[in-house]
Amino acid sequence: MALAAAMERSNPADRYTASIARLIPATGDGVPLARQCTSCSLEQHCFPLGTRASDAVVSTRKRLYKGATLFRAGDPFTALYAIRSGSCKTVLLTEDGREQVSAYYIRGEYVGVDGVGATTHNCEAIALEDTEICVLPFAHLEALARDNERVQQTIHRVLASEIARERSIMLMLGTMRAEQRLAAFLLDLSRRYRERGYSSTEFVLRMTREEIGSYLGLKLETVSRLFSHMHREGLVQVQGRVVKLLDLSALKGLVTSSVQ
Amino acid sequence: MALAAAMERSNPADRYTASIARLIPATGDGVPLARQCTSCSLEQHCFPLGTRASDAVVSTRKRLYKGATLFRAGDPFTALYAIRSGSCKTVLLTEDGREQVSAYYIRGEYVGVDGVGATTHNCEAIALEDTEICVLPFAHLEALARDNERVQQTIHRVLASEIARERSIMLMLGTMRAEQRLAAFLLDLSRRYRERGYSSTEFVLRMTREEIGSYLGLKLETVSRLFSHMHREGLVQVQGRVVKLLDLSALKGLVTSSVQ
DNA sequence: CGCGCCGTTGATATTATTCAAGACCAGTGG
DNA sequence: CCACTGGTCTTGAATAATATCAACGGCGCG
Repeated sequence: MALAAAMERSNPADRYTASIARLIPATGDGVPLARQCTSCSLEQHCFPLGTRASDAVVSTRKRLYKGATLFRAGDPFTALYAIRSGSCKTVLLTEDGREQVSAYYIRGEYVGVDGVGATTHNCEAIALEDTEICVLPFAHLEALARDNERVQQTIHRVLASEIARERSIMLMLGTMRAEQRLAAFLLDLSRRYRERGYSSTEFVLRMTREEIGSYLGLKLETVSRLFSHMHREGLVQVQGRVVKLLDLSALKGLVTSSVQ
Repeated sequence: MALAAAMERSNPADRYTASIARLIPATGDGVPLARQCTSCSLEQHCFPLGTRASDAVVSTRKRLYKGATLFRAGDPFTALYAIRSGSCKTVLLTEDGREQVSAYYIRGEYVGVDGVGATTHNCEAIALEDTEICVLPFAHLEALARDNERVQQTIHRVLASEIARERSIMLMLGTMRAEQRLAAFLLDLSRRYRERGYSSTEFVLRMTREEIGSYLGLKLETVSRLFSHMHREGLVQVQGRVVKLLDLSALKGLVTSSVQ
């Protein structure tokens, strides 16, 4: 059965278990990074490749085990991080102890954009599973951008997409009810997986109910109840973290229904 | 009495009355803009001034009557707009008719940052009172930025502050309760007025209860009740749109109280 | 004066949270 | 192998927070 298959595809060893945070060597060590970049399937999402070695945007790669911290609030901002595989969350922390999951990034997306224009990061980024990352030193990107209009525009595009992303979260938190938020969350994931060549209707959530709740401004019990309710309604099939979207148009309808 | 005085300072003619949207000539017409910039008191908030005429970042000025639209969603993005006087709101609109006030900008702040990296704006900006605006064509800024690192960094700073602003709204919407949100809103305004040399404890709101509610993810009745409640508690003095903050530390305590 | 918009307040309904109990699952150690 | 543990998830009942519906007062404006 499809769900069971998806369950097996997800690494059972990393479910519910936070590994010890540490760095492990990236694959491809020894191969010049510039050459790795030219063969990277993310090319169209990434920065334009120059012709000289000094044009390389990626300085190095990192591998993070599940639960590892990529950076913390207050860490100096030095680079953007492109996710090659895996996923990360970012968490906002306030002085008074409030905290909120502010983003969930998957392959082909940039983590660390919050530090641009500042000297330090103001959130922390944590790997939700074993994750491979390209490091793009920002001072170097800025230098390239002064020479190369396309690089400059890519920086602006990355910043702008972060603004747009946060804007849509604002809109969600400000105008949607609980069930609409969860539907919107699932549809957003669906779209992003589709854009990156994964299944858009069947995927494994890498976050706990509590993390999803934090992202959506809800309590974990509410998230759980909503999943159950959507399941009963036949909109989705949910088995722990394995989700199958059964009725995309009904989900879209839920989001669009202007009950509020 | 102080409240009555503040009431008088606000132009009674523009209270509750939307004027017809149209452009009126900016003051200082005929004076070279570069010279106007050198005498602008916002200098430290704005882009660095170059020495040549071609370095000027401001191409022109605009005056908007209350209710006038600066740009609409879908309008081509061509420029950033710095507010010289007055205030604007931006409104997000979705296909399905949901809408939300997403920002409230005052003197010295930049409107239109949402368009950076895109070809069109995705929100609409509306003057909340008669407002004077400096137009900074973005293509020109980008060109200057390639020559001048300080300009480049100013662009990044402006983008980053927009990201930070949206982030704090996300945090507010995701983790605070109604009363905390309103307190946070008032304290945010207080800080921004103080930074710009206005009174930090006494000001006139330029938004209706409904607009404030939209911004805070609340209904207008809730906002009204909260104002009344805070008034009874002695935290603020509220008379229509004239607000006096009586107990800043109690307001801060409200925001910080981790009831949730 | 009457109209339209804005704001306040009360009663009621709806929605989401809180508190609490228990199930499930994987890893651990006897 | 099994019992135990800790983290995660689900569900129910009670409660709190917020929205909705409705009425009314105030004010500026034509």
